[in-house]
Amino acid sequence: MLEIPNRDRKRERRESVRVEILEAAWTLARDHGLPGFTLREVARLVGMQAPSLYTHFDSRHAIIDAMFGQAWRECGLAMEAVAPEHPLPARAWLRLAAHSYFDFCTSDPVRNQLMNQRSVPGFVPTAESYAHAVAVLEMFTSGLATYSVTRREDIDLYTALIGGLVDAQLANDPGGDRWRRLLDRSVDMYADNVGL
Amino acid sequence: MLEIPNRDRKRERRESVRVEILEAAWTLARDHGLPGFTLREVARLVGMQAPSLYTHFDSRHAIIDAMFGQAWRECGLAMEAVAPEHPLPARAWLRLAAHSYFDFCTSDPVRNQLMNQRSVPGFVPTAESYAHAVAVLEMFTSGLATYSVTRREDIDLYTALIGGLVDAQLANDPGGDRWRRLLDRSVDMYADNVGL
DNA sequence: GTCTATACACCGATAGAC
DNA sequence: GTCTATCGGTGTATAGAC
Repeated sequence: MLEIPNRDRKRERRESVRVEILEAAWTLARDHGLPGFTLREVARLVGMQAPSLYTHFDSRHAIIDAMFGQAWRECGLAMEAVAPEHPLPARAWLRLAAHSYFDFCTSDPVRNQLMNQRSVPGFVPTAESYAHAVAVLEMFTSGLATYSVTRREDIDLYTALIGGLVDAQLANDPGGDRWRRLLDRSVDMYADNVGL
Repeated sequence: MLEIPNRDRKRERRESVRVEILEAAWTLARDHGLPGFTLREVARLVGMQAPSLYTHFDSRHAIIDAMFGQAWRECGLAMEAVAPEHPLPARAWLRLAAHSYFDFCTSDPVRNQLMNQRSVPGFVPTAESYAHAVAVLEMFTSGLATYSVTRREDIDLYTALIGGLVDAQLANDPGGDRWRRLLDRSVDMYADNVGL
């Protein structure tokens, strides 16, 4: 059969164009903010006319949705070291998880805005993209469960604590480490509270 | 002298128009999101043509800046009960401050987005508007100082903790109380950590 | 199938008449 | 101070060339 390889080539080509478009979108978003990047600029950056983008994405929201999914998927990869197959003492794991997530989020303010803040008015992630976000939360919950932290309030407190440090860092000291330096102390504070 | 009262009347009239414009902007922002409200809709709501708004505000950003200052000023008023002239035991004060701020922020998601997240790409608050935000932070720092909490790290941890709960509540359970119920516990956790 | 060309309705902002 | 007219820009969509 020759058809399958041909189809694959085509799919690959299409996929690479999609990736190219997304990279252009990220570049522009980092420069002009998330609501600031325009389809015409994205098209210009990849050497197309604006309407041609609609061949690869149904709408501007679809591009943003793909970026959302991509961001959370990469977050999951960045947190691979936190996966349950690496057994650690409780506080060491809490620290590792916190640092992995914190560093990933603060390394790209615009990406964090898309991931964690409802910053694009009409945008609601598709189920497929949202699944990647749920997967990351699942890494936290299953990791905590390893140390018998299973109550929802305990999990909620941990995510709010780390998320608060991320937001404070990005909002008040972007590029610095004023709140990053509070990570370990925050983890200990939390561990004391839940009795770890 | 008759001139002064006339001038005052004029100033009052102008000021009331400004307030009317801001109220319309808030109404639309709550409905369509912060980037969603348009000058044409604001104008229509106050019975003007869009360009006439430029008589009262220099730009769309200027309207947003006024909203920013207004929001933080109202936040300061809502936290009057936390002012240092009301002596309280340390943890009682921490709880009161946390609840006042939390309830104010979560009662209006769009307002919180404007206050605490860099959600409008080109927007940087003017010094005058930003001063109102600094004043609220000052209420926290001076309040904490009452209980000999003066180290910057301790203050930063407190603000990040409360802010994290606010953001988690708004992002994951808007209108609910899933993270609000963690406020008192969080305050105790913090108080334990700083030795109060 | 993929792209170019073009149109639409809307946006923030400005110029100038009254 | 408010208006009309208008500018260059936007996201979106369709028609039609190759």
